[in-house]
Amino acid sequence: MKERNKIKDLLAANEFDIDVHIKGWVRTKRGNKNVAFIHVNDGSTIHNIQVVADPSQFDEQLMKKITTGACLAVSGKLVESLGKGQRVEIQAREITLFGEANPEKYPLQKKGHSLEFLREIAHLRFRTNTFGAVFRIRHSLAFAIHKFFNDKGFVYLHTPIITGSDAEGAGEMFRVSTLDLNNLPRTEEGEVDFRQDFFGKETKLTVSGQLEAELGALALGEVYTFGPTFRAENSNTPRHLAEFWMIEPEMAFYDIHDNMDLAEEFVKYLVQYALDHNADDLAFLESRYDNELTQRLRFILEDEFVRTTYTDAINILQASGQKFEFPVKWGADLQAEHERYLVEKHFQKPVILTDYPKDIKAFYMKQNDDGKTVRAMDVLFPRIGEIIGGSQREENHDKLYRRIKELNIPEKDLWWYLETRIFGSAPHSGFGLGFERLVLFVTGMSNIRDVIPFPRTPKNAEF
RNA sequence: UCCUCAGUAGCUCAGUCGGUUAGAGCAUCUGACUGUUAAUCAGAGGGUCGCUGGUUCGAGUCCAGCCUGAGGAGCCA
Repeated sequence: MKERNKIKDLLAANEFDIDVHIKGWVRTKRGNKNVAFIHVNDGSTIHNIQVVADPSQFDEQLMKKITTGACLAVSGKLVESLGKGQRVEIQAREITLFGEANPEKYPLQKKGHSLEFLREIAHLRFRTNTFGAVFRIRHSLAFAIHKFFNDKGFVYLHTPIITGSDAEGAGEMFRVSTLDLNNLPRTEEGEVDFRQDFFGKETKLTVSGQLEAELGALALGEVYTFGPTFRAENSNTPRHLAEFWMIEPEMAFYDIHDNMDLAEEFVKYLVQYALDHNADDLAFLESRYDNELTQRLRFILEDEFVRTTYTDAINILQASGQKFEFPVKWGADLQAEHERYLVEKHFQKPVILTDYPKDIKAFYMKQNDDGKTVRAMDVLFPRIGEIIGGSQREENHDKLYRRIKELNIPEKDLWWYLETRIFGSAPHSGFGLGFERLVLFVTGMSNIRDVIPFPRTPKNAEF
């Protein structure tokens, strides 16, 4: 195969009059009978390279088929541009058409499209500037997550996607079964007989890998998961997906303060990584969708996050004189409007709230001595609210067991979890970060369906 | 799941009080133009007005149900 030059490299080149060979998709073609300008994108960068062709040197039918969306290869000479608007261009010597794109049917135009329309053609929306930028940034962040943890000696642990535990407690679950829905086996009591199902028991798609990650941390020291999770909630919002990716680090010997330190360092690292590696894409998104984007990203980096307790936050909100739609009351969870007031108005910095009432948090969080609160921590960001939720975990078997009983959680599903508190238990902590929420924040996009390639939402599993 | 709004050409939208042949911009096609930058200029084609039913002499327009989408809320990451 002839060596292919990436457009990203050619646009940065300082050497001219060299032979180059590109392959990519046509974004626009302009010109007249004397000269044609073809802008080509190969996905390596948001920028296109301009190919200049003399129509008299090429087959008329070929030139006619070079339309927006067509895929082609161009060999030619890289030169300094004769026109204004770009630094370099390619004088075409040879053009090979790989795939034409019937302009009467190809849905993407040179002009802008609504994000809603592009969602309906998710198989083609990668070919737009917006989605090219979003998915390059998504990749960068995914890579940076692995780099961050790897550099710190964390072990990447793959937790199961199919789970037999119904106790993760994070939401409605999707059922996994090979039973014939039209002819379900029944027990003598008339219940569905899951003993005849594939796994011999009822199974679901995971809503979190945390409990399994804890098992790993209590041997490997520091682990993290990064994988798909599923929620069968009927949530119809720009912030929820039925299938999304989550990062869940879990660390032995970390208390809640170590946990907060890690969380803060982690998100700052990721934001900095995107600023360092995706400047062009961020600049495009800023100009197109969100003119405060880089300002908001720097807002994350500039200051230490404010750390305060839930109880203090309630006092601040009550003393604020601000009118809220929902009342501020100790014991109730904070609403989006409350979180935004704290971050955007009161502190004007990212905020980490700790020590929430135990009744609004999960069973596994470490109980404080006051009997009312747990060692939870939520990291609150501007615009999107809670981006990270975590806690120190309850390592005392008896306290944990009592809480499980209080909440009527089926103990038989958690025997393995409880055993780690009997054999060599250790203080440990962890947190969860919804990957798409992070991508949403970093790209400045406003709908979570636009930061995952193929969104799964209620009533939508196309593609 | 609840509340609000929307659905008219490939896309983005206008369509007045229910009344003649449903419009515009962009896109597409044809032509013009010797370097264009979301090129420009001239012309042409393009419609099951989301679906089903109802009211009416007459429905894109009014009513009901449903479907789909968006925003907000709840649930949460």
